[in-house]
Amino acid sequence: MSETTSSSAPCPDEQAVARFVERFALDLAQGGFPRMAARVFVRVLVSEDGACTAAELAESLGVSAAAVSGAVRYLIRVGLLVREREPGSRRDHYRVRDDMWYEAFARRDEQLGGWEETLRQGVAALGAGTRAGSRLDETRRFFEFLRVELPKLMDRWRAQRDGHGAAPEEDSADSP
Amino acid sequence: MSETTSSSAPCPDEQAVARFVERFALDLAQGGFPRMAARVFVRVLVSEDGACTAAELAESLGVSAAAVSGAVRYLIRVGLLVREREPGSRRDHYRVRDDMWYEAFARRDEQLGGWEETLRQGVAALGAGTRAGSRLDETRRFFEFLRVELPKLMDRWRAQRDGHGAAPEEDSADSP
DNA sequence: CAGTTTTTTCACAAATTTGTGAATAAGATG
DNA sequence: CATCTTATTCACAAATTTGTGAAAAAACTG
Repeated sequence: MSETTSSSAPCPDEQAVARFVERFALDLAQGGFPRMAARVFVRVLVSEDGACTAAELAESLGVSAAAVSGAVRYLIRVGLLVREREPGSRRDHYRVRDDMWYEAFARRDEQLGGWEETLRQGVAALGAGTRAGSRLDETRRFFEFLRVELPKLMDRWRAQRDGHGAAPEEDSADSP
Repeated sequence: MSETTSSSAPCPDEQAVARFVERFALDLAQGGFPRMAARVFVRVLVSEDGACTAAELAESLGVSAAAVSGAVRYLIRVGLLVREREPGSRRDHYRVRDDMWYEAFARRDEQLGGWEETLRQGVAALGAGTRAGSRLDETRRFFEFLRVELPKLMDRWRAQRDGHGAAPEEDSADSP
């Protein structure tokens, strides 16, 4: 490695970046993300401005405009990207939200609420007195717990990120 | 032998249970679960003992033994079921773990650790000084936060579940 | 160690998902 | 309003996933 010395300049090794994009996208896909959406998302994430046009995404990923369109629709729906249209330009820009992970977890909560409802019906079908019924109800309470606690956890993340370092409160996860 | 549905006896409406199994399994599949694994898991969950044989599962779900085999392998790997072999019997029993959700989240942590490592490489590729690099590093810190905090959250769940079975917090989601 | 029963493996078929190219719609500009 | 440019939709092809039947392997019994 002698010809391309881009270690200290603001010129990232594009090849290494591309490798990272594919790898992290694969990680996310593993975790239940649609594949193309994962790739598009990571591409935006590694862009210097945190925003890309559809054309840039299609070009850098080597995929069709249609694929990008579908992916950004998904990503906007789950709250990881926002669409921006600058007045002077015809191109939309897709930008990562600054509190993207907060948003992602917020959507999770909706899902949890739905699951709780399903479980309620299950408890009713089995009978609350049965062993199976009470097992199911414990599961419901677990999801309820998550639905209540995850937003709190996200608030703590926000606080740590924004205020951070200086005030190490060690009472972080206490129940009053 | 079963023509009437006695609603107050410990004889659950099998049809309603079957409906619930399919619906909750669908919910879980929505959330990234393999479909068959979801169905098998819910079937075990609604069994009175919390354990089933492969034959029972295949019969009640109307699927092949091979499908059950694959599903339980997955479920055991992610820690939601354990295999039990009773000495006298030839059949394995597949039992839901009592702290199944704890286990499920524990595995999530491994995944989070992997993602952090990937992100570290991404930061290196982009350069820590760049905007993209610092954005990526914030993402890494978020996952790190989760990896540390989720186990604590699970401990709190365990404590709440075991501890106050008698202390009723009436903040439960009770919407008539 | 033979005989059964249960579980797993494997090749293949069915079904779902995913991405593309071409056509269409939407939006801005002169 | 005509004309670009950009974004979306749609039918279809490719690829991955998922489930099955049959055969093999494993495990317990007598």
